[in-house]
Amino acid sequence: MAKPNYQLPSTNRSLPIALMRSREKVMAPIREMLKASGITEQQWRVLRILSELGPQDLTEIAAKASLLMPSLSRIIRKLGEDGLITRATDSEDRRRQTVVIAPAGQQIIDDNLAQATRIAAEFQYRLGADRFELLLDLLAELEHEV
Amino acid sequence: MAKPNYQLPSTNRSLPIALMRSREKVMAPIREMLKASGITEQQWRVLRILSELGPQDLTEIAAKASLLMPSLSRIIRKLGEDGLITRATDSEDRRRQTVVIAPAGQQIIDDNLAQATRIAAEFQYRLGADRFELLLDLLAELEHEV
DNA sequence: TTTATATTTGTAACATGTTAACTAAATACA
DNA sequence: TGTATTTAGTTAACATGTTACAAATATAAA
Repeated sequence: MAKPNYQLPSTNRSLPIALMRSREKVMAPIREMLKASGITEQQWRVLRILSELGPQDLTEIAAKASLLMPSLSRIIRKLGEDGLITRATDSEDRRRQTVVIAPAGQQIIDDNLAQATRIAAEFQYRLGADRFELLLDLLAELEHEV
Repeated sequence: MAKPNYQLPSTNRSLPIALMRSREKVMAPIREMLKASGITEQQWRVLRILSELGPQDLTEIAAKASLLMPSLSRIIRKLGEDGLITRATDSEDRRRQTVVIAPAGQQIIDDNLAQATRIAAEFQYRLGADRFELLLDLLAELEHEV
């Protein structure tokens, strides 16, 4: 499986660290933008999913936002307290809670969508569309199960 | 700068989320391995840097490990309490603390280096050496300042 | 030298990441 | 039917991420 004489990459050429650094670079301007709305990057991600894909339960949101259930549980509670979402117990499966974005939450999405689009476009532009797609493909390959 | 008619990518083709997912996939086996040694992924990263690059101060470590100072400050305190590192105030600049890996810390590095190497090699093998290098290059490009 | 500024590190407060344990409800199945 | 298992979500505990601020020291400017 591993190649002979392979060495552990030095910390300055390490994939995990490169992934962290890149994510930080990409998200920093988004976080900066969201300050004005008083929400965090993760709360923004949850609101966007609800806005884009409609009402859904916590398990679905967690999968789409790549959040673990304990984190999401706290985030949903906070978003509810702040009036940005509402939730109701599913009538057929009473374990399940369906979450719906509230007008105040949709307003935050609307207020930030244009600038978020510009920020995302900036990174795509930086790499070029082809290399940007290539990057997403390479990242997706990392996720394949062995 | 941005292209006309560009739309904010849907949440399932989003670069930040792809970066998070990949990082999780890459680090999960490392975290699993480190359980036996009782340290976290970030503590491992700090120890590796100290082992590989020698004694240095907190600011240097933070830059190399991509950790913010408040996080690193807590991590260094914990590593000190656990006897994995020692630190001493710099004699010339008494603000500065030089951190040195302790024998118990070096032992953890030694115990895990072979398996960490195998895990890192597995991901390189999965993409192939060329595509792996390409991925690192693309990630590095994201970090360039505008 | 005295003051002002910059640098290094630390602390506080809140949010999220992570693992484990737990509750409640639904489902499988003997 | 009754029991075991699975699923959805929560809570707890600890570690880290993030921002803001404070303290100590060093350096530059007046």
